[in-house]
Order: sequence, then structure tokens, then C-alpha cells
Amino acid sequence: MAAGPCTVANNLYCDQAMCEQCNYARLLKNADLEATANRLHVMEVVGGNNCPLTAAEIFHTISRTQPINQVTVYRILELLVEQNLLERITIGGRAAHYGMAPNEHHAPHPHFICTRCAAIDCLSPECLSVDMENLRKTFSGEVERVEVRVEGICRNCLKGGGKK
Amino acid sequence: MAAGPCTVANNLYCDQAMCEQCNYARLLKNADLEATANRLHVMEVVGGNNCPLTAAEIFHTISRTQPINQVTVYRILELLVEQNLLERITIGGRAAHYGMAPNEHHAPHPHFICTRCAAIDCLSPECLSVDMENLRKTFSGEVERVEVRVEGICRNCLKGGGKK
DNA sequence: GATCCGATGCAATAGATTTGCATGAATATT
DNA sequence: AATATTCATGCAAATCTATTGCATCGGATC
Repeated sequence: MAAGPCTVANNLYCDQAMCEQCNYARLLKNADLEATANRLHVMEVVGGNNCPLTAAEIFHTISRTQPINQVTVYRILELLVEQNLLERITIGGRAAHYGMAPNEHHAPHPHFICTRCAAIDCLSPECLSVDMENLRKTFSGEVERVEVRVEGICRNCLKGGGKK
Repeated sequence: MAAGPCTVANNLYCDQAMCEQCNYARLLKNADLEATANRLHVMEVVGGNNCPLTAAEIFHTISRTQPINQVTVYRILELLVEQNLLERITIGGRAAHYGMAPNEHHAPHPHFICTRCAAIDCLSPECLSVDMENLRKTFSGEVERVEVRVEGICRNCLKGGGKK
């Protein structure tokens, strides 16, 4: 497997995101969504990769084997994020990335973004704990989700292997 | 002061971001940057607001009193983020927001995004603690920064005051 | 004064995402 | 069965955000 950013699924730090156990059709049905071929393809690509992908990456991956429109991919992604099947991860000014939303097979986990090569990776859920107790006590709104993003320089780039 | 999202500086949860103490000219000089009028305007607008603003908001605010080009605003923002005077905060798919970077008057703090009205607020630094120890121990890259984002429904929207 | 450089403006471009409108398949209604 | 409704999708165009190329201008330097 080639070295480089997430497009080629070479997560460096954990395999939290990758999934062989999720039944995508069932996940869709549970959310009251028709399990269309396109939706299944999107879920398979996202779930089969161990780091979050952009809409364009998902589109190109599916396109290699199936005809699909890019707008359709956007619409499916939006729908699945709304229904909490996928989660959207955003980084500075660039394209959003999509990964599996937390479910029985996917614990919530922090993400790492390399400031040098822009690679995104999933970190293992245990590596960073957040004190939610205190937050919920002091915060007067309703907390739905806490996202932790670690920025820094990845192992690859530290070794000098990162591309500028 | 009107209710609504950040554009009108009505932070609900803390005033961590707002600053009457920062000397912007000095901050610029310290970073070896010329303290031009435009740069000062950008810093004043960002520092004078208690929640992060988009480039467009900053541009429009300055434009009310000074002629300035939007591209200039983008360039200044990029420069100031590079030099660690400002920090860029990104949310789902939309424009980046800019706030004061951590310095002697600004502790790093989490941000809150209302999933209903899209308002962004700064939370107080103490309200959420993160165990960096464990992270640095287990992470094989170099950590530069940890960003915490809380998503949920803000006080306003819970009261029914939020606009859809 | 000639030259260089950095900051800015303006126009054009790029990239990501969204919207409007049409179609076609499946389902519900009459 | 014929019609209406709904929903997923495709295609084209529009929108929004950000970046790039090129010209200018003022101040500092030679």
C-alpha cells in the first residue's frame, strides 16, 4: 500500500474507522432510508476506508466501478450525515471529509491533521480523554457532540517523507 | 445588543475572545510585520469581537468605515494565522472563522457551534479539560495544537429564540 | 533620481458545494 | 387500469469561498 494521505487508506495511528462488521443496508433501513445501490456504495467506500474521505474521493472511488453523479454523492453524504450514519469532519478552508459516525462498531475518536502534508487520520478513542462532566455542568445549552482535532506533524513528515 | 449569531458580538458563554488589553501594533511588530492600517483594522475587528468571524464579516465590518479590498482581507488573515496572531476555526463545509490566537491575554478555549442556528461561540477555557499527557505519550507524531469543538443547541434556540 | 520591495487593488480563476429543473421508477389513489 | 404522488437521480447552472496573476504605488535603499 502506497504512502501518502488518506486517499489510499493508509492510516498511521489506528484502524478505528475501518469496518468489516457494519451492515450498511441495515443501518440505512434503521434510519428509514431506502437502501439504494448508490447509498450502499457510498457507505461501503466510507466504511471500507480507515481514514475520512472527501466527497471527491468518494465520487472517484465509486466511479471506477459504477456510473454515479457527483451531485448524487453530495446529496447522499448530506442525507447520511443528517441521519447520523456518517460524520462530517472539516479542516481549514478545504473540502469536508466523511467517516463513519459513532455506532456500535465505531467509538467516537479524535482526528489528527498534519499541518505539513494535510493528511487526516483517525486517532484511537482512548488516546485522548475529555472531561465531559464539567462541560455539561457549566454549559447552559444542550451538548450533542464533542469533536477533538489534533493538529501537528505526522510521523511520515517528521521522517522527512512528507510531501510539501 | 441584538440577539443572533456572532456577527453582532453577543457571545453567550464567555468573553474569552474579546480583548481590550492587546496592543495590536505591538503584536504585529513582535512578529516582524509592518503595522499597516489594514492589518490593524483586521486585528481590531477580530479582537474586538467576542466570537470568531468569517473573512466576509471582517471585510464588511471594516468596509463600513474604511475602503478595503476583500482579497486584502484574505491575505492579511492568512498572514496573521501563519504568524500565530490569529487562529482559524472551521466548521461544517462553510466559511472559516477567525479569532485571536492564544496569547498572554487569550487562553486557548473550546468553541461551541449551534446545530440549529449555526451560531459560533467561545467557551470558557476551564469548562473542558483534555488529557494531553496521555495523547503525547501515545502519539508518534508531533502535536502542535488541540482544538475542541462542542456541537449542540444553544441557550437561545432551546428557549425557542433561535431562527431556523 | 533609479531601483527594489512589500502592501494593496482589481480581474480572473479555481475548487467545493448547492440549487433548479427534468426524468424515470416505484408506490399510492381514484 | 389510469392518474397522481413521491423519491432518487442526473445534468446544467449558479453560488460561495478562497486563491492567483498582474499592475500600481509608496517608502526604503542604493
